[in-house]
Amino acid sequence: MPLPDISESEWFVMEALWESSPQTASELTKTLRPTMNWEENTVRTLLTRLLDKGALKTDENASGTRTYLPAVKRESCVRAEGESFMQRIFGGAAKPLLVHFAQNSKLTAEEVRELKKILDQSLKS
Amino acid sequence: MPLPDISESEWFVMEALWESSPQTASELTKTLRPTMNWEENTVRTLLTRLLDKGALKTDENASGTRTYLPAVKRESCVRAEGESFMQRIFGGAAKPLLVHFAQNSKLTAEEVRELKKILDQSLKS
DNA sequence: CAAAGTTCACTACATTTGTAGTTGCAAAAT
DNA sequence: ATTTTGCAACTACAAATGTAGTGAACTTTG
Repeated sequence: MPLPDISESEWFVMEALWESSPQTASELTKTLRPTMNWEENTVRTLLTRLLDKGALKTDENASGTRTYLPAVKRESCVRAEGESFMQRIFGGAAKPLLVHFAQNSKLTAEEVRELKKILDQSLKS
Repeated sequence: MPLPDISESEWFVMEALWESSPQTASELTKTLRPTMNWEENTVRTLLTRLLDKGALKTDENASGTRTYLPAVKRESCVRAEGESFMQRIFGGAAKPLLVHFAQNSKLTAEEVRELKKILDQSLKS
């Protein structure tokens, strides 16, 4: 049961459901409309594909209408995507990745403090 | 002239050329064979696509054979991929991304020291 | 020079992705 | 009970991607 591969469009659907679920297809369409402006059928296609991939589960609500909810945890998917990105671009090495994003970001003093704290905790023991 | 979109397979070709260029198609095939085990035609197809996308340039070597080299800098492509990844997964925010990778990596004391130094330099001024 | 190998330009073809449209029903509203 | 609506299932279809194969032209080699 490796984590399913979630495409870019599909990811938006997942985010909406991780944010709030269960939702019906038409609810989701409304949820996503401001950002994506998709037709309901488009949303339904993505839902079906995500079901097939095992990224979602479904259920019937009281009125007999189908309702969707995540079958995989966001954190797991983020970790998987992160791994794959790190692999692809940085040959799998965390340090160069961290260096890259540290160098390419402008952070507040507060954020720097926080990150340093986290770094201390990530010391290989 | 936005940076071309480079697919996963194509990225391997780019890496090989960023690493050492120019190279001919058959040289590249040999270079990549240990990792990818691609037929030469596969490599050629990828080269053509990368040419079309403007990610590569070509030249003829002495013997009239074509030679390939990057038309875009690795650092730029890495930045673009990074941006897009950060956008997709972390809504464009650098801090959560850095937190994520910091938490999911085991780093040596030396690496932590280095990263802290870089963080200090990335202070928004 | 004729055969054989090398390079290139095209073509091929299945999958995945983005983005819907169409049809058949069942439920709700008139 | 008809009409209208909503939902679900299926179909569509182009672009991108992964992974080659074929055929023609050129070059090298015996």
